[in-house]
Amino acid sequence: MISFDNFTMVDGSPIYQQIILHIKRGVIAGTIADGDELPSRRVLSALLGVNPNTVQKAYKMLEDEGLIASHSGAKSCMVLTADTVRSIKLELVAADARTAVRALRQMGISLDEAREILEKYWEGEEEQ
Amino acid sequence: MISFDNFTMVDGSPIYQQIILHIKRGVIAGTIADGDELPSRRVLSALLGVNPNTVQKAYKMLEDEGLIASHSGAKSCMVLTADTVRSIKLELVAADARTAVRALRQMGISLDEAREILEKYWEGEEEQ
DNA sequence: ATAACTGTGTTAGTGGAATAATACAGTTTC
DNA sequence: GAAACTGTATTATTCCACTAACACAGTTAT
Repeated sequence: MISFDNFTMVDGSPIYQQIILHIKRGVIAGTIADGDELPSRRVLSALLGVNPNTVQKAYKMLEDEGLIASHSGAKSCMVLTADTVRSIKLELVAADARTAVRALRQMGISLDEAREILEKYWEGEEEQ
Repeated sequence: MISFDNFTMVDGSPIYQQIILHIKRGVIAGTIADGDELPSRRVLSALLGVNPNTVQKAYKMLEDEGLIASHSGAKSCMVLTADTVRSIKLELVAADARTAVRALRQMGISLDEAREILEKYWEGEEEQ
């Protein structure tokens, strides 16, 4: 069963997107694998304290991407191939890196400074 | 006069916030300095193709932060001290770095990988 | 078979963002 | 001083993302 223990909600971005991101990042990290069962819509919504439809929306979008298989009545589960994982990783890393690099460059920060910042905050986020 | 030439609108976040970010990043980069005049609400809204009220909202929030001085009838201009710039820089860099680092760590990426990614995308965003 | 689960679909409410149309007052420029 | 700019304020409206509440149908376990 996929875990949502270290899931921390942030305001500013939609909850359903945070759920999607949490799952995709788990896939990339290898903590979520092919065939793994997902918590049901109702169970997860109760766990996160949100409406079942919010979870449904996240699961539906993942299903539309082909990452989840849902059969009415039975639990949903992950559908992952090596190729899928690879492309998800590329997609997410690219998005995050591009956003951060663009911001830093717009602030006139040099590559050397950026390296220092990276290392500084890498340690700062140690407690995960 | 503050330039908005390399301003590129993104959907996903409110326009008024993008305007605020553009200005703050310019301040950090040093391309926007104390006393610099801002384009009027009407001019900028025409330039960006948005409603004057959207620009007004951005300017108003910057004024509430004390970064802009507005006198009825005259053009608004930047109000910046060394301390202000320093604190803005800390605030923005911290936010961006924290977000990126947290994402990379959740994907199980190592610090070495992160360094490579940084350098790769640093070159990729060269054209600014 | 029945209870308790599962997924799915429909409908409705809420809030924020963006747009729009004005109006008024101060300043700059000539 | 007159014209053309500037900032400020008000009000209403539209639109959509997000969330919520509920009903319905299939599956599983006992």
